[in-house]
Order: sequence, then C-alpha cells, then structure tokens
Amino acid sequence: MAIFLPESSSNLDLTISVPGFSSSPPSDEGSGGGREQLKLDMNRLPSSEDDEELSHGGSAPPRKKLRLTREQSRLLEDSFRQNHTLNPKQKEALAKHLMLRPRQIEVWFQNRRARSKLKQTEMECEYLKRWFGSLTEQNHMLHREVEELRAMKAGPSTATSASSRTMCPRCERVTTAASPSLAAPAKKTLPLQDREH
DNA sequence: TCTGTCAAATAGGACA
DNA sequence: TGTCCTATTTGACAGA
Repeated sequence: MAIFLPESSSNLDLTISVPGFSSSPPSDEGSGGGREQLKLDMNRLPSSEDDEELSHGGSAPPRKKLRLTREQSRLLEDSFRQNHTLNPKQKEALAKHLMLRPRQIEVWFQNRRARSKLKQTEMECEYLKRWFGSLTEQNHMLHREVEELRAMKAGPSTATSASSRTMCPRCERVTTAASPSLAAPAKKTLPLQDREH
C-alpha cells in the first residue's frame, strides 16, 4: 500500500511558511496579493509561539481556518484515490510532504470519506426513487390487468384484448404484449434481494 | 451587506 | 490507545 507522491516535490508550488523559517522577505507581499498572504499565514504549521499562546490562560484566539492550496488538494485527492485510509507512516509522510500537521491530513481524509459516502448515498437514493417509480407504474398496470381479467370472466364478449396477452413463463403472470418492458423489466444492478417480480 | 455553500475543524462515541 | 465515524460548529468565500 503505497501513498501517492509526485515524482519530484519541486513541482509543488506551495506557499507555506515553516515555523522558524521565513522563505520570503516581507517585501514579496505585494506580488501575491492580500489573499495569498492570508493563505500563507493560515497554512503555516503551528509554532512554539502558538503553543505558548494556547497554553497561556485567558480566552483562546479565534481559530484561523486553513484553506488548502490547489496543489495540496490535488495531492490529497491523488492519495485518496490510491487509498481511502492512511496508516500512521503514510499520514506522517504526507503531512511532511505537504507541510501540514498529521492531524490535518487525518481530518482531511475523514471529511473526504464522509463526502464520498454522502455522494454515494445520494446516488443510491436517486436510483431507489426511480426504481420506486417504475414499480409503482408496474403496479398500476397490473391492477388494470386484473380489472380487465375480471371483466373477461364476467362477460366473454367484452374480452376483445385477450389475444394480445402472453403468459410470463417464470411467474405465470399474464402480461400485455404492448408493454414488453413490463413483461421483462430491465434488470437492475442494485444489491437487493427479491428484485424480480 | 446578507446569505448560502463549502470545507476545515471539533466533539464524542464505537470499535479493534 | 489510536483510529474511525457521525454530527455539528465555524470560518472563508462567492454571488445576489
């Protein structure tokens, strides 16, 4: 189980500051724009100063929300495609590579799993809705057939449409030839029991 | 400026 | 004990 990492980290265009290390002088600020600078600050790893800040009593500073850079997101997505969970070593390696805390990697994967599960659930929901609609329609058709058959039984002279009927060999149910889709409903791939008839 | 959406982060319980 | 899941909170951001 290998985590995805780019061939060369030199491709990365991460604008992240490392604790105790300033990669760019303050004069560079103008080139990136205010938002970039904000992103840079938020993405930095927690420094010992931060820890001190937190450990000091008093009110905790409002938490700054990290926004992952495009590159970070892309790499995380790539890793997620490889594997939906990470072992501690992989987490550590990815964190180091992206210059994030392992906890942030962990949280990202948790949220990502939740998102994909939600997406999956939504898709299943849509499918079940459609299936329900199709079953309802079949149910109506069958009710109509029952009525017609009852009418046939009551008075043979009124049974003009009997010639267009066939018997389903599997369930021995009478179906109309005009609705082959009902006689042989499309097979669904849903993993449910008792799907047919 | 307000509001809705997205996603990072937190809390707390379950499980191996 | 560490990891996962789920629910929830919260901050950033975009569009009306």
